[in-house]
Amino acid sequence: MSLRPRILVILGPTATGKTGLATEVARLVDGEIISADSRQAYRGLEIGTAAPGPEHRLSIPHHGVAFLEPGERYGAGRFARMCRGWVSDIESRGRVPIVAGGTGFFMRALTRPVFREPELDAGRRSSLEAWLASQPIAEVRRWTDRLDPDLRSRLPVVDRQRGGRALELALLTGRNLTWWQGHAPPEAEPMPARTWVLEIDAETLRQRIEERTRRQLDAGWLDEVEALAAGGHGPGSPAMTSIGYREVWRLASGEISREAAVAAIVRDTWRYARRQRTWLRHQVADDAIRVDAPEDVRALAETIAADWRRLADRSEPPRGL
RNA sequence: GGCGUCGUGGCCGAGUGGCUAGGCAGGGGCCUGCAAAGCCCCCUACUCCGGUUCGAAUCCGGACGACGCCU
Repeated sequence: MSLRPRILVILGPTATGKTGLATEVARLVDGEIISADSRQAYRGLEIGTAAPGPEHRLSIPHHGVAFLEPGERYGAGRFARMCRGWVSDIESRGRVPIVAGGTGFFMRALTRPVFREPELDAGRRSSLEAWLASQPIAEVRRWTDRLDPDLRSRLPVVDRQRGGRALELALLTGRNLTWWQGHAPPEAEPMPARTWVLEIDAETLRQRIEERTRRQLDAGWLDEVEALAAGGHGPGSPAMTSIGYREVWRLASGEISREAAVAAIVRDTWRYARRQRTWLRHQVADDAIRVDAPEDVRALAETIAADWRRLADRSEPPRGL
């Protein structure tokens, strides 16, 4: 890594202990924590998303947790912009920004920023979305092939979500996605980072997921779902697409048993963790340091903190080279 | 001991002579503003042994196993 890192990054699949580790490291290096998690960002989903609780947030300042209303739009771009602000603020306090989370895509929007997106007309955008939703996937592909012929070299199988994105840009900006990605300048400088990736064997992870699921239910997940419903966020709401919420909803309404709910939630969480592992295997910078998720968080935290101090002590190379 | 039913991949489960069922579980992979999302690929089995047939998971015989009923 050529530049001195500005942020300390902790990545890993869900339920590997990122929260505890980040808190411990923050204590050691006088840091503040930024959550790179697409779901913990929402208010009212703290239990089901295993967001850092009061025991963490009271001792260490956290950013990016429980600050959005369910239903608000979040995304990699918005995360990255907000995150840059938090990083600057933390630095201005003379503290260390620690970015921890499981949403690898968000993290990458920070270390490898996306292009600066033009204003998209909200009205045209939503009517296009509605049209897309009504079309069979073959039709979506026909249009992406026509409007963005090079897309398929990067996306062998165009799915509805990405096809929609490609068409949105092509139709609303007059330039297709391939053009934007190739020619539009990134919206910010890459954020130099020292990245740690937690790894864990399947058996242990499975076990942790199941234990955590039961703990979440004991901690009042049912109440959380009922509160969401009372606030107008029923099973159809975007917030409820987070893992487990549908099952807890059905558990609350007596449709399924507690054990059935646990089994389904564990399965879905496991699938998610697998996707995360695949992502982390291939999409993370080569200079990331991969370590086993330890039972003893403290020792690893010491290692990470020592490494950070070593990097921070090096004289900063001249900027702009 | 006799009679009957059945024996399909890790599990569930269709298939009654030729043409990869399917689902679940498991594994691998993709990824530039929905990422806890969206999507792709892999896992080709018929209990065993004979026989019939150009060809058998599918028909016939036997063995073994499971279940049920009877003695």
